[in-house]
Amino acid sequence: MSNPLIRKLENFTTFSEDDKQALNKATQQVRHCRAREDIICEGDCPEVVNLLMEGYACRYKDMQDGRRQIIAYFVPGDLCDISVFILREMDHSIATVSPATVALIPRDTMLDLMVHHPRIAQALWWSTLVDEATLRAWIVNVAQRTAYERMAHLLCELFFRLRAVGLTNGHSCQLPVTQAELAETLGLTPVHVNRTLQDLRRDGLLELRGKVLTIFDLSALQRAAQFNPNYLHLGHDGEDFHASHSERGDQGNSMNPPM
Amino acid sequence: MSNPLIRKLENFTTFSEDDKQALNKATQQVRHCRAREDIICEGDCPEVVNLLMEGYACRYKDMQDGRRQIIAYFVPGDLCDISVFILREMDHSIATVSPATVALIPRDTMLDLMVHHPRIAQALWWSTLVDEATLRAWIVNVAQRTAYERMAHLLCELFFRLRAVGLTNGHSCQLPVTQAELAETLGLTPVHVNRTLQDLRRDGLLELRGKVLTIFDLSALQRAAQFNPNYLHLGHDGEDFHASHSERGDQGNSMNPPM
DNA sequence: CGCCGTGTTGACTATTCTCAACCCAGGTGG
DNA sequence: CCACCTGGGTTGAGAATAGTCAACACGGCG
Repeated sequence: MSNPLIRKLENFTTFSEDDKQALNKATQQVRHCRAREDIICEGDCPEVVNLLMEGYACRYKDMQDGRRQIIAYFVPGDLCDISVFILREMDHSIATVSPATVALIPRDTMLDLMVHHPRIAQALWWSTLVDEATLRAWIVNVAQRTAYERMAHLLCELFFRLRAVGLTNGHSCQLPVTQAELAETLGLTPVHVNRTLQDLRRDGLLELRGKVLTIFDLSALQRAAQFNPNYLHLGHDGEDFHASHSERGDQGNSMNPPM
Repeated sequence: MSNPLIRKLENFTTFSEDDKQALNKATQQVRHCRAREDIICEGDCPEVVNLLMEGYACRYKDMQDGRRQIIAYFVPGDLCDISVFILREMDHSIATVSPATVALIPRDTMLDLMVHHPRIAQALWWSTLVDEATLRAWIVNVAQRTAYERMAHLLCELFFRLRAVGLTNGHSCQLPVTQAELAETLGLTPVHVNRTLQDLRRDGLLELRGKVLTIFDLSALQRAAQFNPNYLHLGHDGEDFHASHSERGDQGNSMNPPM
């Protein structure tokens, strides 16, 4: 089984064998979580970085009245909280969605990786910036689109991201998410999520049942969602980057971490 | 007139005179823009970092059908696009809202700052992470709250941010934003924005006219908005951080930039 | 067997949108 | 100096998307 972090970051750049070994070594220590277990809570200031190896997790914010908004999904290969390097206190929480395996990367290991492996450091920056771009796409999604388009967009995104780490199977992928969770993600009610999924199914675009998502016609779904995958920056930007800026010469130790 | 960037970052940490001089020097070269002028467009890959010195700007995404979603506001002291260090191509655009003064910081100057002034580098990381936290808060806002609460939340946030750079005047601040722009920000129609502002005014919470926002009762407004300012991380996290982690000893050259 | 979590359906409600008209202030040109 | 034009703000009436509440179906599991 290949390391999903490496797999993910290779969508941006190409690693040396040495880089890969370092990443593999850093992700040895793992922890197994049940479904719906909190990994970090609002207010915490954890000392390790959590990397999702298997399963699904999410970032969420609780509101006073008990409602919850899911702000991001994590799929294998995603780092949950690089921000702990700087911000004193978490302003949101992170929890598993399905049973999951999480690698715990100690802060110092992380620092080491970034100092001695500039290409890794650069790739981690890339992944942070992609996360930010994804947040922007989500704002557009909930603010501008109808329930039908929103759902289509979310499922497109998840499918693309899973595919980027090799976790799709033809037109299908695992998606162990309840309709209630989709509702908390899209700012809809569970009832309306249910009806929206029925509409998508009726239109022959997709099916979501038994924790499996099947997309019958991806390009039709993209069209329905107005989905433009550019914000995922899956185009191996890193390679081009090296090519066009390789004269700069200061890559050696310049991608160092925040502290 | 003090440098708004310094003023902003001092909400996180304390600079030496040397740090401040470097920042002042880096922000010498400025450019004046009219209202509603694009600074960077989707697809560009600019070679300078834009820092807003005076006026208001925003980040936005265009949709196929001509709708536009505003994703962030920039107030004086905000850096528009540190991400240009890594991502090949902008996946959104940036434009002024009012007439504005923008400092152009060349990439190399930025690198220099980060390499030779670790406290600045750390503060820039902080500002990036706060931007990300703000995106999360916006997702919650558009996904979960009513028009009334949404508007209250946005205006609370802007007031807090302006206050943090000394741009409020008692209960008031400049806010040269049209109702149509507020609509594009909150995912509402201009008509509904108009009615919502009337409701807020009728309830004695605030007034927005002639490009001036006046908040009559800030804590009532916060309550109405369920506004929790923790995501702005204005609590001088940097100081605490130094205190609690000062033994680490690797701060000297560890906050280096992405390339 | 019965319970609980999840998904499904129906009927009714409400927040928000759409469209269209109108007002007002400021700037421009005749 | 006035007429006009334009951008922004305001109002009304009707439509639509999404929410609420309540009931029921289904399957897994203790």
